[in-house]
Formats: sequence, C-alpha cells, structure tokens
Amino acid sequence: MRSETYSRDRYHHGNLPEVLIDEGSKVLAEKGIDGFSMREVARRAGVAVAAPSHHFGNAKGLLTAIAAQGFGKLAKNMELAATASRDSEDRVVAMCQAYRAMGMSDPGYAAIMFRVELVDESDQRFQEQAARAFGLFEEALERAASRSVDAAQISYAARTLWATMHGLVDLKMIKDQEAEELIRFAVRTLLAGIR
Amino acid sequence: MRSETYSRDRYHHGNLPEVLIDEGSKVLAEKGIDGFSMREVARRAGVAVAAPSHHFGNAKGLLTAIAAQGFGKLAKNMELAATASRDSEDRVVAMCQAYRAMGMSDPGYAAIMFRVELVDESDQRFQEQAARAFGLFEEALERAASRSVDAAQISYAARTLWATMHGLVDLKMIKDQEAEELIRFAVRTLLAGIR
DNA sequence: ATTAATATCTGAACGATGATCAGATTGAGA
DNA sequence: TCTCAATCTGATCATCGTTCAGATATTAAT
Repeated sequence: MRSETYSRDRYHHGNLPEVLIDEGSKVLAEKGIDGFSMREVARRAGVAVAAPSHHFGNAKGLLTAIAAQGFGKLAKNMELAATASRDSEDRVVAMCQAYRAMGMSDPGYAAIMFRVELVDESDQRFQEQAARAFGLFEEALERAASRSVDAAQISYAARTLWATMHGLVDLKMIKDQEAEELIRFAVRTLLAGIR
Repeated sequence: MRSETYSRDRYHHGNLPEVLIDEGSKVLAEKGIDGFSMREVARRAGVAVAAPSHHFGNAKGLLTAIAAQGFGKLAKNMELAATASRDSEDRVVAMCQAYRAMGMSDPGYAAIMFRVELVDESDQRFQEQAARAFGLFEEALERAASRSVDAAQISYAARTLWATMHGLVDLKMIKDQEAEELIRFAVRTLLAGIR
C-alpha cells in the first residue's frame, strides 16, 4: 500500500502528461486556484518537481491544457443536454444549464477556463476546444431564431447570451432554486428581442 | 532627487494605507495581477515589507481595499455617464459604456474587482461600494422599463444585463468599433423582452 | 510637562513556490 | 547492439507571503 497516487518504480512514467492533467484538475477541484501549484501536482503524480516543466513548459502551460480539456467536457455536456429536447428554445436553455452545471459542480475547471491571465489563449488546442463549445452554442441559437434574422443579429445574440451565462456563473448570480427560471428569462427575452 | 516614490525619512509614514492602495492599483495597471506583490507595493511606498500587513492583514486585504475603491470609481463613472442623456434607454446604455470603459481602460481594477478568489467578499466597504454600483444600474433599468413590468422581472433583467456586461468585458468580446452597437443591442433586446 | 499606553513601522526569519540546468536513465530506431 | 533523442532527477536560485520581537513615534492620561 503506497500513499502516493502513482507509482514511481519506473524512471520513465509512461504517460505523465495525462496524469498531470488529471491530478492538476483534482487539485483545482479540491483547493481551488489558490491551492494549485506545480509542486503539488508533481507530488501527487509521484514525480520530481521539475518533471512537469518538460511537458508543459510552465504552470500556465499545464493550466492551459487543463482548461482545454474543460472546454472539451463543456462541449460534450452541451451536446448531450441539447439532445434531450426537441424544441429549439428548450435546447438553448438546456445548453445554458449545462454551462451553469459545469461552472457550479466543477469549480476546478470553471476557475481557470475563462481566466485570461492564467491561461495561454494562443494555444492551439485551447482555441479549438473553446471555439467548439461556443460554436455549438451559436448554432443552437441560430436554429431557435426565426429565419428572417440576419447573421449579424445572430452573432450579436450568441455573444450576448454566452457573455450573460458567463457573467451569471462567474458572479454567482444564479441561485439554485431560480436557475431554470432566470436562464429561461435570459434566453426568451433575447430571442424575443431579435425576432 | 530621490528614486523612491515616497520619502522614508520619517519612521511613521503618515498615511500609509492610502498610499498602499494607490501604489497597489498602479502596480496592477502596469503589470497586472501576475506582477502584483505585497513586496513590490511596499517597495514603491518606500516601506518595510511587513508594513502593509499591519494595515490590511494580508494580500487579499489590500486587494479588497483596491477593489472597493474600484467599485466606487465605477459608480461615479456610471452616475456621470447617465447624466449625459435624457432618454432612459440611452442612460442604461451610457452606464454600460462606463462599465466597459472601466474594464478596458483600467485593467488594473477590472483584474480584481470581480475575482472572488482574490478578494474578501465579506468585507463591509467592498460590499457597500459594489452594491452601490449595482444599485445605480438596477435603478436606471427600472426607469427604462414600462410601468407594467413587475419587480421580479426587473430584478431578473438587472442581473441579466449586469452579467452580460461583465461577460462581454471579462471575455473581451467587445471590439472597439462595434462596442456602441453591441451594447445597444443587448440593452434593447432585454428591454423589448420584458415590455 | 512627564509618563504611560497605543499605534505604527522595521528587520530578520521561515516555509513554499516557479523556473532553470547539468546530468542520470530509459526507450526507439539504425 | 549501438546511438541518440526523449524523459526524468536533484540541486539551486530568486522571489513571495507571513510572522514576530523589538524599535520608534503618537496620543492620552496624569
């Protein structure tokens, strides 16, 4: 019985990058960004303090990789949530709920995914995953809007609603009991506004 | 000619707390939250590293004080912006613009004012200033809405728009040339939605 | 005016962190 | 099998936040 999470009997770990991402997101979930450190992650992975740098360059690199994974999860959750409804407005609401759920239940990811100063936004994989999540969102909104709405309006609406959800979650403005109602309010007023 | 910003000839500084807040916000503006440190602020104030702790407890305490001052500035800017217009919708837009202007031109404040993990939200002065800014916002929105809209709707709308502005600024989703248009879009659709 | 109490600041220390670098170890391809 | 690149270690460095005893100044009380 070893107290460390991962064995250290081999000099070469095998799949250190993945393990570091996993352990890193666990640390974030448990202690938040304040309790996060490269050394802590290295400890949990049972590896020397300098090892992570070889794969991710620096702390920002690891956080960026975790954030990219987070956006991948968000996209998946949003897709899943959307399939539950047939009504196009309901689908947008469901996606917003997925966004909220991730921000609330997975505080580790939420704490860094949108933190410009913590993440390297120029990272390709990060951009891909973030764009994928936002793309799903935009698409769903486009379907919920009437056909007569032009592209510029749709773009405005998508960005506005995305920003709204981000704000509501980031500022913790959604109380659990009224989440459904408040989100639906935001979606409905926006759709009503562009129709 | 002294290189230090403040003299150190007196053992007792006189108004250290204010100076620390000033220097702290300057550091934030220049180097962002990454470059911010108690030691750096102490250096600029020409004071021992331990001095700030006596007034603000810890780093979070100083950041909280700076953030509170930031909300005070924001409230002032919003009030000022609102007086420029007579139309109630225009006033809401002007307030949003003030919000945005602060987020963009004063990145030092924006970097911490809404960062839960950096700030002590239970701090009284912080709460007061933040509530004041939001209160102005809520009030302006209430005036812009028609009289038939009930209080719950107004509350939803205020929170939604505040969140939207926060999201747009935080995620840097507003490009300069379309700022006016996008903000007006957000305000107008929201008002249209609740009318 | 003198003294006591309080507020303010110093200087040195401690533990922890991110980053760097030479060198050890391993695995993959010639 | 041998070579070379990839991977990881261990030690080091500068910096950071915080703490604490003690020095200095201000205020209040006598």
